Amino acid sequence: MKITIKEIAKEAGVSTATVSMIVNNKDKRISEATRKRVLDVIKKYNYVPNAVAGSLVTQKTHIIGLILPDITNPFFPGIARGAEDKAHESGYSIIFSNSDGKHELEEKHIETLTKKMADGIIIVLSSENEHMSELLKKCKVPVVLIDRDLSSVNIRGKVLVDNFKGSYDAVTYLSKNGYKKIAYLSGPLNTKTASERLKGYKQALIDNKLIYDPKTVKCGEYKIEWGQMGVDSLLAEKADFDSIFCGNDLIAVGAMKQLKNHKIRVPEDIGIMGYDDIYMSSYVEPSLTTVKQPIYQMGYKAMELMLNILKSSNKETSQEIKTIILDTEIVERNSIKRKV
Amino acid sequence: MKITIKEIAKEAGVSTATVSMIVNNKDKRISEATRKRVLDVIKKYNYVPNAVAGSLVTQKTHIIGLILPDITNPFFPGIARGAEDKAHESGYSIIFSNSDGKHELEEKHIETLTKKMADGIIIVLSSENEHMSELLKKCKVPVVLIDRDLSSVNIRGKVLVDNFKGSYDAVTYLSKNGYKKIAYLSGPLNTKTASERLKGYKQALIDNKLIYDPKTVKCGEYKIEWGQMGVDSLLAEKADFDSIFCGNDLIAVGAMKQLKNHKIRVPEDIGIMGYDDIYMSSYVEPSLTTVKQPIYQMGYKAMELMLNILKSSNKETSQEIKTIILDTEIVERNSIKRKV
DNA sequence: ATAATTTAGTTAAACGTTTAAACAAAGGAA
DNA sequence: TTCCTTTGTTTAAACGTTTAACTAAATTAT
Repeated sequence: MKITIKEIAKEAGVSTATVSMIVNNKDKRISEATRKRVLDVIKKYNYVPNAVAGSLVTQKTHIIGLILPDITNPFFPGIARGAEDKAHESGYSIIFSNSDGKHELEEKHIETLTKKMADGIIIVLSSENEHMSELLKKCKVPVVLIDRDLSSVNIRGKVLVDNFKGSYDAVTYLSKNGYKKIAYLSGPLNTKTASERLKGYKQALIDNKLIYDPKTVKCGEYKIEWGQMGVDSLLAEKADFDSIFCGNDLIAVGAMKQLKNHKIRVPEDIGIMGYDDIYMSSYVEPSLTTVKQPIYQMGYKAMELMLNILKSSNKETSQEIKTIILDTEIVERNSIKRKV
Repeated sequence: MKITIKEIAKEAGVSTATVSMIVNNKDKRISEATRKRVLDVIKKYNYVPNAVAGSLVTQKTHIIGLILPDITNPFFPGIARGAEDKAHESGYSIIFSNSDGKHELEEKHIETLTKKMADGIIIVLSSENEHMSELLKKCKVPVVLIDRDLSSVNIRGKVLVDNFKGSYDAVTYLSKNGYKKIAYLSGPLNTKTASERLKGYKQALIDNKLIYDPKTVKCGEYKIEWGQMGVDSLLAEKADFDSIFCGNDLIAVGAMKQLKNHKIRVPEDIGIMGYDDIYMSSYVEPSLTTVKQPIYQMGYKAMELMLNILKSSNKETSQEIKTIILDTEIVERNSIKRKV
C-alpha cells in the first residue's frame, strides 16, 4: 500500500499540515524537535509526496510542454537538451512531443498539455499561419516561441536568432573570399527563418555589388533530399554559379553529396556554405563552413525566459512580450576556399 | 476564470457524474437527449477536463518517464521518437530527461517521476552496477529497459539487441571481404553492450580462423574523441592491422577522421566498420559500412511493451520479465572494400 | 497580575475529478 | 394491483495534498 501524508502525520503524532510544512520547507514555526521526529518517520517509511495531489491545490504542475517538429532532425536535440538542463536546474520537468510540422498534431499536443495542466508551453512552430495564431489563442498558459516568429495573444516570450544578419554575413563572407555568383538553396518560404535569410541574401548581394540572378535561387525544404534535388535542378537549368549558400546544413550536406555524384569538387569547383552548425557538419567531407546558431542556448534561454515569466506572472505584472535575440557566428571549415 | 465540470453540470442541468460519464464515453446509460445537451454546453464553454484531478482518483497519469543518457548523442533521438510515436498513438505523454550516465541524475529523475506519479519508466541505463539495481528496487512503477541489460526487481520488460551476433556478423563480414587483421576499438566495458560485442568479436575471430592480437583491441568510450585517440594509440604502438571494427559509429567517425589526419586512406589502406547506423553515417566520407541497429524500433517497441504491461497489470497477472530481442543488419557502404 | 505578543502547532475547506451505490420513474410480468 | 426489471440519473465519498484561519500555551511587557 502506498504511504501518504496522513500515515506519516499519525505515526509522528502531528497534523498533516505540520508534515506538509516540513516537507516543503515552510517550517519557520516548527520546533527542531518535531521537525526531526517527522523527518525520521518520513525516512523510515520512505515517504515521497504525491505531486499530483499537490498540483491540484497549488494549480502548478512544474511541467513545461516542449513541442518540436521532429527530435530526429539534428537541429532539435540541442534545443531539447538546453531546455531540459535549465528545467531540471529549477525543479521542472518537460513533456515533449513531435509535431512533424502538422497543425493537427500541434493542436492535439497543446490540448493534451492543457488537460495535464502544464505550467507553460515552449514551441518551435512549423510555419506561420492563421491556424496557428488561432490555436494559440485557445491555450490558457504562457507560450514561448523558439526560432520561428509569430504574433498572437498568449505569446509571452520569444527566443529568436537574427536570420537576416546571419545570412547577410554568410554571403558577405563568400564575397570576401572571391565568390561572385552565389546560388541560394532556400528552406520553405512560409517560414520566417527562410524568408528572413532570403532577404539577408539579397541585401548582401546588393551591398557587395553582386548580381542577383533569380535562376540561381530555389526554394524547397530544410532536408538533405532537397539539397540533392536543388543541385540537380540548378545543374539541369545550366545556372551559372561558383558557390551555393544553403538554407541550412542539411541542405548543404545534400548539395555536397549530389555535387560529388556529378563529379564536381567542393570546394575546388564550387564552394558550399551552410547554416546552423549541427553536430555532423564537422564530420562530413569536406567539413562544412557554416553559420553557427547557438542551438543549445536557444533551448536554455527559452526555458529560462519561461520560468521567469511564470515567476513574475504571480505578481500579474507586465503583459509585454519578452524577446531575446541571439547572435550567429561564422565557423570556417573546408567547404569554402579563398579564390585568388 | 477556469471552467470546471461543475459549471458544465449546472448549466446543462445535470449532475457532474453525468458530465463525467459523457466526457469519458462511459455513457451507455445516458439518453441521447441529455448527451447532446451536455455536449453542446461543453462546446459552448470550450470545457477541457482537468487531467490532474482525474489522475488523483484514477491513480493513472498517462505519463511515461523516459530517461536517456543524452538526447544530443545521435543514437538517442531515434529512440525518443519511436517511444513518443507509440505513446501518442495511445494517448500517453512522455516526460523525458537526460542522465549523462550519472547515477545521481538517474536517481533524481526517478524520484521526480515517482512524485509526479508517472505510470511507468523507460530507461536506457548508463552502466550496470549495484547502485542501479538498488535504485530500481525503490521505484514503485513498472520499468522497461532499453539496450543495456540488468536484472533487478521491478524491471518488467526489456528491449535488447543481440550485440554478440551483431558484432560476430560484422567481423565475419570483414573476414569474408578479405581482411585478416581486424583491430577493435571498443566502448566502455562496464556496459553490457560493449562486453557482448567484444565476445562476438573474439568468437568470430576464432570461427574465421583469424588470430586474436590483444595489442589491437582497445577500450574507451562511445565517442568521436575516443575514435581519434584510439587510432593514435594503435598507430603509436605500431599495431599490425588492416581494418578497424568500431564499437559504434561515433567511434568509427572519429577513427576515420584521425586516419585521414595521418594520411591513411579509407578504405584503400584500412577498412572501417561501425555499429548503430546513426543518421550521419550515410553522409560522412567515405560513407560508413556498419551494423544497423533498429533504433526507432527500440523506442517504439519499448513503449509498446510498457503499455501492454500497464494494461495487463490491472489483472495483476504474470510477474515475468518480457524480453524483446531485435535483430541487427549489416549495411554496406564505402568504408570497406573487398580485398582481392 | 494582566494584557499583549510570540511560538508552535491544528482544523477544515478546497482543488476538480471519478465511481460505487442509491434512487426514482417507467414498463412488463404475475 | 403488486412486484420486479430496466433505464436514466443523482448522491456523496474518495483521491492526497496545501493553506488560510484559528487556537492554546508560553513568553514578554506594563
